[in-house]
Amino acid sequence: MATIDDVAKAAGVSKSTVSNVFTKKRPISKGVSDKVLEVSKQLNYKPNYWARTLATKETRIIGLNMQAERIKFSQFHLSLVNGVLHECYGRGYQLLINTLSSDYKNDIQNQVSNPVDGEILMDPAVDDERIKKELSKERPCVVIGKPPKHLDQTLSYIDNDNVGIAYELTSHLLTLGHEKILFLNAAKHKTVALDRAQGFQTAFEDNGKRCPHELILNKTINNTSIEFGYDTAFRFLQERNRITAVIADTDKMALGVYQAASALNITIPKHLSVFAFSDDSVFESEFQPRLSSARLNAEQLGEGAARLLIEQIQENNKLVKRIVIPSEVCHRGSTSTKFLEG
Amino acid sequence: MATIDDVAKAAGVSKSTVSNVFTKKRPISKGVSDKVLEVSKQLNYKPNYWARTLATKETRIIGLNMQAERIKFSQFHLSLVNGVLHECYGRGYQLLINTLSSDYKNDIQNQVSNPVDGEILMDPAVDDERIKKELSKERPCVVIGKPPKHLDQTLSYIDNDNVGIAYELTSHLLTLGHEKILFLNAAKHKTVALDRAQGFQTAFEDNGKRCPHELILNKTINNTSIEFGYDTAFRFLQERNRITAVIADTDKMALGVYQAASALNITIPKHLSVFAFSDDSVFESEFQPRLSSARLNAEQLGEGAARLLIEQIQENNKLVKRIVIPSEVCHRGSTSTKFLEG
DNA sequence: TATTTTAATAAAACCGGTTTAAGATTGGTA
DNA sequence: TACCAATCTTAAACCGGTTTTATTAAAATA
Repeated sequence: MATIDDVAKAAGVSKSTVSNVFTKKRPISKGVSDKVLEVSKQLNYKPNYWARTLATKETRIIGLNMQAERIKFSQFHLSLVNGVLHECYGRGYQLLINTLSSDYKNDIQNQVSNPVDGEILMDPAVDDERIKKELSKERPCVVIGKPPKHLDQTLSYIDNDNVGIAYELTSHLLTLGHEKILFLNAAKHKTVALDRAQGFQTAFEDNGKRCPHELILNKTINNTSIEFGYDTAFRFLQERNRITAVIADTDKMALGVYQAASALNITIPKHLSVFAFSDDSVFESEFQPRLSSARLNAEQLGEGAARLLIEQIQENNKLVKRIVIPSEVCHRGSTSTKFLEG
Repeated sequence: MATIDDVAKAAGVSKSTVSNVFTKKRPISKGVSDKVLEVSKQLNYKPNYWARTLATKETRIIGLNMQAERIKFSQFHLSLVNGVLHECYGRGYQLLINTLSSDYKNDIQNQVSNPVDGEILMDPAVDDERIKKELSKERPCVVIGKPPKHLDQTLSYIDNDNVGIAYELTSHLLTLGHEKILFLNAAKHKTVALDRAQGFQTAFEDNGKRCPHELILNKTINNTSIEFGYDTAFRFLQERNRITAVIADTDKMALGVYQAASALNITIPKHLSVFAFSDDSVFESEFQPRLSSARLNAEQLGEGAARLLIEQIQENNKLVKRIVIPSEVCHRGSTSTKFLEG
């Protein structure tokens, strides 16, 4: 590729003149400018992205840091990406998706600063290493989900009202007569798990009932969501005084529950009601009957996060903002009133 | 952020020693190396990505260039991204998604070289500007879909057997007794449209029938897929000797067809059979009855493209490869034998 | 006409790394 | 002891832009 020096030489002007023709930071006379552009075209010259970045310290790229089970993203994550991209398009930013393993990143040879103007962090944990790292540099950062409590005042974030949703789902099930409700929650170290557990608990208390803490189970890292859903549901469905309803953290988890129910010849929703936190699901076809769920509006989460981040980058606006994305409960076929034996 | 000079000074060594500690390109004695690493940690130093890239000319980022209707990506595209990401993860690459408008990119101030080691191009057109640009730089490039004919020997690509799929769908409909089959094809300038039209035509000919060229319609740019599906189907369903089957380019288009049929009180599949080229659809819930389709396996397309590209980057392997991803026809509820009046 | 402004261009410094070529130390060998 | 090779370190050049400062020519002012 031709460099700025080649162009300068060929056009008989200095480097800085060529630079100014492209960046328009200083006026260049029409004659000279045209000449430079013509030569550039002939030599197929374009300013080198990284050289420019090194000098200006601006990449016009934002980063999205997300982790996935076995590196296959769920519909929730993909919808979210869609939202982020939509916002990027309108504002002239590109999106860098970073899914590199920490093994890779910890190798000394791969230790480098991040090549972005700012980053979106997903699925924050109670004591999140990534957030600490982000804060130690002074690069803009937006969280999707709720940051650890002590950073609530420090970081902008966008989230669903997870306490509220869990409350609503639980209340609804209680109204339908269910009491033995299994809550398959997110992993313990994720902040979202805390919020949802609280909504679950408060719903019981507000209905004058004891919250069955022993029925709140957190996903473990060793299993996939489907496995965790299957194994746990299977176990609790075999008990004598068995559960009559399940709230699952994701649709994949709910799929495991469906499979467990099927294996035990338990009919949904007649003998078991199932709710999930979910976006529209890709494997909807595998849910028979269709899954009732709280729609989390991932796309809006993504759009909002991108908007927040880019504003922060451009306006150098350190104002901390919090946004709550509404979510609707969709009653489909997997929930019904508690079945009364006999 | 601390720079390499800061670290060198603080550790009492030269720049190049610090550099070699991180890059491991030359041996540095344990004592010195430890000292440098310790100082780096204290100063929170990491090599600057852009500066390193400028010197090494390697970014370890691959690009994905895709366009979407109103910048909302379909399930097909998102699944594809999933595949690309999966492959990136294993190979230590990050993914840069570029959806910038050509307006933006054509602005002189935004004219820059691409900051990636190689690029994946989607949805090639018969006379594709992007491909020309890619080839004029000598950066590795892989196409998803079929490149223009004259570049068939020049570019690696990965594609479905679109001729074959179209043939199969059409033959199946012919077997069911349909003859007036509306083919809602991709936009005329896309190479995929040519392949599918050919499969459609050959199926008719092999069955000893004339191919109804007047029933092949290409999507126009002015409309969204849903609108195009709706408008066109609506028009053809009102004719006297009306169509009895439709093959749609995407599931969104098929959704438009469903809506047109519904508006005209035409029952699917009794009075109208519908097939689509599709991945699993997000709005499956909106299809009643469920949509029969050819599954294009977008995820595999994405994985394969990324693998191909990264191999090309790393091995500097100029060997042109062509990969065909198989696709299966999924018979669901939207197709049936032609309804005989009376 | 002499003096100041203004506009356009150029020269040089800089961004923060890597790489090349040269230099210093050490240990081993003749 | 002198010489060589091996090992480690460094100074300087380089990657390809932007930005600051300097210079020149033309226009405006006194």
